[in-house]
Amino acid sequence: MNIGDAATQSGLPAKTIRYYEDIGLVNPGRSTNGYRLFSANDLHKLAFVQRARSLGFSIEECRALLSLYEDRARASADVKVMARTHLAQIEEKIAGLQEMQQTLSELVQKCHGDDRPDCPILDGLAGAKNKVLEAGL
Amino acid sequence: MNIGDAATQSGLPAKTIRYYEDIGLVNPGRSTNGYRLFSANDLHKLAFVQRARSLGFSIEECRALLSLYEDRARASADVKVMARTHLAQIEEKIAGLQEMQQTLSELVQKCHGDDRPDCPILDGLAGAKNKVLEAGL
DNA sequence: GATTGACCTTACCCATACTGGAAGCTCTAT
DNA sequence: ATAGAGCTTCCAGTATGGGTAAGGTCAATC
Repeated sequence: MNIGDAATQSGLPAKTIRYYEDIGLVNPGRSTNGYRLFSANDLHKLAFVQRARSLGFSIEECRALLSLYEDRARASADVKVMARTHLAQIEEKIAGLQEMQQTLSELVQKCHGDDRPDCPILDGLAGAKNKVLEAGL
Repeated sequence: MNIGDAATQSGLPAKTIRYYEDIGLVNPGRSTNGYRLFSANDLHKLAFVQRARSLGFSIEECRALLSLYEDRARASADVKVMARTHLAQIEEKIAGLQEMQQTLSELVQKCHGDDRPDCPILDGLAGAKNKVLEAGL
């Protein structure tokens, strides 16, 4: 199968697939005309990576997950550790974003938002002694 | 004031301040020896950007906010629109991360996590018909 | 047989927002 | 005079691709 079909079936852009080959995530064969040839296994790996990426795993994490995926003798504990670690990172990100959301929505609420220039949002960013200062730490 | 002190007082690394000058966010003067000279106003702008960045505003958003900050005739409505737009982006990100968190924690929960190789997490990533498939859409 | 359009190839620059390092100049203190 | 800290510029790299160009190949049609 050529790269176009591999792209369609894996849900990844062809460009991304070429990139994944570049960095060694997949190793499709080549036909005599130089076109990449994707086997069913290549396709599985691409789809696997697509799903892992959609769950926020980094490329390097995907690489590690792929090698566990292909290791018949893996311990599921190893996978679980990776997943839990990643889950913790996601939760940290969420917490950080929620702090931003909290601070910013307070500022937005305070701003009357008309054509006058005085603006609590800008004041907050400028460093008035308020929530932003605390959130910035 | 030299860049080192500006860094300390703004909470930004010197390297980052140089970058901000490069891209035109700040314009410190220069002393005869070529060192950057930061005025109180430069410092305010740096601190402003530091806080805006800590709230997740992009550099270009910071640039726009800075120009509103320095525009005595601004309408607070313009600031509010930017803040609300950004807030919506933050909320989208949070929602996306929460979906990941949900899916991943379900997978983690299903995985016994011992030294046996069978692993629902890998199965999920490999495309077993389960939550991951739906989350991937 | 020739042409057309879709598909494939590599290679390069672009984006975000910095971060690190190298080579070299300046200042301060001893 | 010398050492060390601080400053300068420039180059390269990070992660994850997107966009575009210049060109080779394939399948179908005229």
